[in-house]
Amino acid sequence: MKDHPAPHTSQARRGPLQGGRSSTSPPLERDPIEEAERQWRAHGWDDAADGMAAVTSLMRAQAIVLARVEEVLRPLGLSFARYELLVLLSFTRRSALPMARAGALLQVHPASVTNAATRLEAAGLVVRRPHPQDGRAVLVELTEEGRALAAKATDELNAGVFRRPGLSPEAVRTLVDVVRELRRDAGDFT
Amino acid sequence: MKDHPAPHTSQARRGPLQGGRSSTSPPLERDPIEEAERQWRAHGWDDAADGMAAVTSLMRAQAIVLARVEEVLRPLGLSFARYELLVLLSFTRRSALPMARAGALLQVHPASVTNAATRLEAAGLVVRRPHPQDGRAVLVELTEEGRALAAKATDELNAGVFRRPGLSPEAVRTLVDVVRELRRDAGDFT
DNA sequence: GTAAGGTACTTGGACGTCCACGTATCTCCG
DNA sequence: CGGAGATACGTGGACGTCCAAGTACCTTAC
Repeated sequence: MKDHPAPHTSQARRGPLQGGRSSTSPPLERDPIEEAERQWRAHGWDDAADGMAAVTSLMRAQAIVLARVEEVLRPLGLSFARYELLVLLSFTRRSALPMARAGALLQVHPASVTNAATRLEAAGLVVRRPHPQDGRAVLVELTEEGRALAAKATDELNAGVFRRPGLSPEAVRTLVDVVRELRRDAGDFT
Repeated sequence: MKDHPAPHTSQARRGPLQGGRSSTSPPLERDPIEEAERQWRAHGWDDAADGMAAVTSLMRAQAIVLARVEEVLRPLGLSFARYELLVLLSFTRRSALPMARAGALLQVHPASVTNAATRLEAAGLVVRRPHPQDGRAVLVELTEEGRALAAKATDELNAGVFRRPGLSPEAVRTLVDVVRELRRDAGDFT
């Protein structure tokens, strides 16, 4: 579980938004990614500099937002991975899905679903049930506690992160659109 | 180490780019993130839907590009984390940095630097040396093999990923700019 | 000059992600 | 209708990330 130090809840933020710095190190004088880009160009790799910056930016951006999300979820005893599974189930008619289906929708490895389901089950938030038709499959099913916690977690995430993602609304839309292109291109969906 | 299945080298790609799908699951009919957004709006959380989509998009985008990068690095016996440390050192005058400094520049936890340095050292790519002035500090220093491998890895990453990040040049610039805003806001740099 | 506090690093542990295997079950074809 | 191949899960292992705690060393203040 990724994490970060700032011991404030999602409510108490200074300025517009800040939570998400790795470790306790103070801000750098210069943007390290811009610095890397400079190096790339200095070495004559101009045509790869932007791509390098994009890849590195994505890595860091993910770390930042994940830290913010986990900060909100930690008090609830959830991680983002487990929250995602919980919410996915809550959006389902029968509040249940075969493991494989969940993995496909969450776009993670089957083993990651097993991991999340095991921990959620230990917490009493889901139950595993044999699939009535397919003897190979296992259904993960939301419990009442699971549904309640998913709702609570969503409320807090909406309030603490999703409503103020640290970017202008236009930037947010742009980001989503650009990444959608990338995801489609990667074969995530048709 | 994140990973993915497609057993092609960075050279052999079909179409513009594809490598990066998690697991072996076929593409979904519908974009799962768009689907989640729909759900958010259906539940009345319209003001949080975009933020949710942005966060989820970043998670997935990171997984996709990381998988592509690691695919290229795996044959070299490197992970992206270790590669980053290697390259950082190669950009340094003395080819060496205190661990803490490296952690600050890479924006990761000190323990992550220890981890990477240990593995790189075991591979003979770096050496650890006591800091001449500061008895607490440890210098990570690039070896000749480390420098050579960093160069080779960079060549392959440039060719296999950075020059064709799977996005239009404009989209790449946009992405980097948007994320820079996010990073600055998060306190990564001043 | 010495004690208190801060900094640097390592270690151990919790999680998440993936892969590789092994097992059970389903499907489909000869 | 029976065997081959595909599919669904679980387990064990490798890595990366973080936190928390412990040790050593530097710095600052009294």
